[in-house]
Amino acid sequence: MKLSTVIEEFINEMISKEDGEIELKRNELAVQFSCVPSQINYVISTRFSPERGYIVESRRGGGGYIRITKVIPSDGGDVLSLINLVGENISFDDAKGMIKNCFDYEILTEKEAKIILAAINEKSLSLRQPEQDRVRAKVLKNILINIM
Amino acid sequence: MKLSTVIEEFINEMISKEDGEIELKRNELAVQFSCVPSQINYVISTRFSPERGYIVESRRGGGGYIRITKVIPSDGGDVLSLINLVGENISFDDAKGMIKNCFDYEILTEKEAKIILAAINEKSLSLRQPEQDRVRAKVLKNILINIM
DNA sequence: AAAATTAAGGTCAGAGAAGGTCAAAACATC
DNA sequence: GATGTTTTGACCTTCTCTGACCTTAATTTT
Repeated sequence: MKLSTVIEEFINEMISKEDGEIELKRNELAVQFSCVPSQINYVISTRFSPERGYIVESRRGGGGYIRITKVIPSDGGDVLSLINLVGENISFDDAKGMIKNCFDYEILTEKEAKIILAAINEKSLSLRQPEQDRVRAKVLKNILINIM
Repeated sequence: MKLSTVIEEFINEMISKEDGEIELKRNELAVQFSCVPSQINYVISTRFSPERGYIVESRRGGGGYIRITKVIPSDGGDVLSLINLVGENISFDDAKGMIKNCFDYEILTEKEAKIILAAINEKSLSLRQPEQDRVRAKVLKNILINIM
């Protein structure tokens, strides 16, 4: 079996034991599996993405860590399939359509929808294309996974 | 846990016990936590900044002290003064402090705070510095303006 | 009253401790 | 052999901690 898969399964094991949320030390894990530290990043970014229902946070420096949280869908997975619709980049208009839908289906209040639209409009994401649509996709997916 | 975090929590504890305003002795604290005095400055400047809703005053010399006061965001639409605090750029940690403050004083619901944090964290705004802090400031200000 | 001493707190740069990024090389798959 | 996935390493950024040196205020000495 591939190392990445071994590490993935190890992390999965930890997550289920620890009830959905774990904290990793990147360097320790790398030593444990005799690989370079960046392999841990590879596993995390390919296997524990928002698309797959995970939130990942981290801190550098002394006392640094990587925290992985498995999100339990509160709505039967509707939001997760929404996240998977977003893709690598998304225009403001498309995103707006999605948010409007969420509002119509009462997944979001009016104020929540307003906040999200304010966060992802062209004025907020003052970046050139294709950068802007790329960041918008990340922001949107991140928001959605966090409200599941 | 890191020393800085321990000291931060100790100070937080004091602040809530003392009803929002405390006076510290820098050297005493340093002895208490067996660290150099300047570590206290480090904790204060990284954790109790104006962005996070604190005012810090101090006096040197005999009888010197450090006073930390937690600012209570004034009722209603004082979002404007928050916007001014944001400036042209803002770190995620500072922004997080601001949003937490808004939640504490019921300017934002938990879900609204979550959405905003998800929108402006490092994972969402996957850009290099100083670009990241600049875009974060724009996003945050835009959100605040839209919820006024 | 001026000078000296003592008692605070402030600043800043450097070292150390983590995690992040990116592209090239190696390996698989079709 | 072209394409996709995994592995690796060089280099980067961020966060924390420390110590040397500085500034200010109160107290004591002369």
